[in-house]
Amino acid sequence: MKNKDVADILERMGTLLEIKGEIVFKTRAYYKAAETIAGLSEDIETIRKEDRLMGIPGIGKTLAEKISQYLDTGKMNAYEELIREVPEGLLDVVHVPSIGPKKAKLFFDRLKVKSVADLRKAVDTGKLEDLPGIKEKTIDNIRRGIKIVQEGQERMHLGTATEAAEEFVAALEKLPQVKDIVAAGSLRRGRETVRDIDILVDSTEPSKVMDVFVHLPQVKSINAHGETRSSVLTQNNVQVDIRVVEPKSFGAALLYFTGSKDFNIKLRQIAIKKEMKVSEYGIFSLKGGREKMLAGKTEEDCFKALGLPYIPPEMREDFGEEEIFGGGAKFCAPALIEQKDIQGDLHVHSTWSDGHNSIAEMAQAARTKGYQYLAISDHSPRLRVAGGVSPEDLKRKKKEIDGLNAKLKDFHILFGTEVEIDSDGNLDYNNTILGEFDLVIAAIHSGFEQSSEQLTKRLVKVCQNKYVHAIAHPTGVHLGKREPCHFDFKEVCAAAVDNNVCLEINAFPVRLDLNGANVYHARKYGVKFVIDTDAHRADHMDFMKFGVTTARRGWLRKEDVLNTLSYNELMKHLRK
DNA sequence: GCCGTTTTCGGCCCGACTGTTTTCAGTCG
Repeated sequence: MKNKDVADILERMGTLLEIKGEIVFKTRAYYKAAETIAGLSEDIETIRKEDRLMGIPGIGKTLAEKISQYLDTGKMNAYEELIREVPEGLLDVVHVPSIGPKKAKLFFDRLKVKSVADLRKAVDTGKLEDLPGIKEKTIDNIRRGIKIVQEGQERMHLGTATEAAEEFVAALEKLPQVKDIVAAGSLRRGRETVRDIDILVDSTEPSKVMDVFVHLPQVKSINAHGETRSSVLTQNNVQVDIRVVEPKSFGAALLYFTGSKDFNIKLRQIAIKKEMKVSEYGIFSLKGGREKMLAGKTEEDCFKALGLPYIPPEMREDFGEEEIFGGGAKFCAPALIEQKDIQGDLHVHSTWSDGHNSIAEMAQAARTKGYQYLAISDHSPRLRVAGGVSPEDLKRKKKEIDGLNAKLKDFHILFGTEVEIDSDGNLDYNNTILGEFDLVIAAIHSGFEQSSEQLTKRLVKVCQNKYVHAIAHPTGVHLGKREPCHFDFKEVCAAAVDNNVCLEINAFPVRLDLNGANVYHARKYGVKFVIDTDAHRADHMDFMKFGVTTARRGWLRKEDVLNTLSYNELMKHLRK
């Protein structure tokens, strides 16, 4: 898969063209193409082979030729030419907060600044002071920006972001001036990782809210402090933006502040066609040259005014755009799965392998969540570091579960396993043992570096194993640490469907594997899913909400997910 | 550079905040 490489080079070209001073619409075309390609589920090389590049929205003749050249030769002449004019190091310079293409160009033209290091030197030696339009405050901002870049402002896991946002919300919602408050942005859409936190407040006294916000104890520095909009950096270097609007605009602002950016642009384009305008203040009619507010109080009103059904935040992503806005027929939003639909967790660990809590403790925690069942799916022996359960110990573990089940009236513990898949696609327990389990979840923990062909073969073989019910965290991604491994996603999905094997949505925040985009595509191939927390402690079972959010991002309904079944239905399915 | 439910030319989303300016350009989301 070269999709990411192609997307990267187009994105870089967009930025370089911007620095060069190209018209904004041209640079935008490059960005748009980059984003579309990054979001494709299909291999761009396949598309190129079948001569379908120009079928991709936003790719015309020129870009198709450039992409083809890159795929064929590994180089793109246009890019090589561009970096002779505009040094590649300026790509880092424009990523310094408060510096955009114009300042980057100014510094390059006048001071030969070609990198962040050059920029820093220019700041330290006072060279910036002689430039037009640059004064003390700008230089201060640049100095701070360089520091932020160098400390590395990385994306947070959804879990970390949720926690940080909840702190701010809790601190502000107590104010009498705050009528309503919501953490919006990519956090509300449930993205797997989040760069900054956007908080929206409904209030008629914005300045008071702003004042309190910028002076909260977790705030380290203030980026901006305006009448209705402010931005701060926390002690942990998390950027938090806040926006205050009046009640009549709260829905429109929520829509705007939740994004995605692309989704908002789409809405605005639809509005233009209908002689309407969308802004964070509302939906307006422009008919007859007069501006008239049509909606704004709630998101529902806004969608309605635009002639659209309500689109839940998790669905406001580019990978579903075509379906929502593309079709001729009116789009009908699916009834997405909700957390209350989940009847149990099928992948948790106990002290029998590397979990912190006993089976009884895990079961108790699951019961208080209102679940009907819990599968204790400990590791198999091959995963040494996790203390995989030996065949001898399995007998004792089974006995313990049977004993607990005999005492439990309204709850069921399933005898499960997370069994290792070896490098050839064989499982770590023999068939006799596998047949004993209520539930078999197969997982890869090593050999991620295999070729796509090998990995595909391996996973297809696992699907064909008649004892396997599900594949855990299929891509092996560790957010911010390990890239997802590459295999033929379509082929593995097809094997899963053919053999009635579920793919897991692992709700553990560093995994969220499959992710929303994977789920969206897998569902189209007909895949069924399990949503599990992979809990290694009782409180990890709270992560289920992130798994459900991810499922919603993939447009899943209740019936797409196995662990929404009642205990009896589930057992009937497992004994297939 | 892309694209077409008025278009093969002339459009391409909208607004706040900052810093430097006496009216606005640049940056950001």
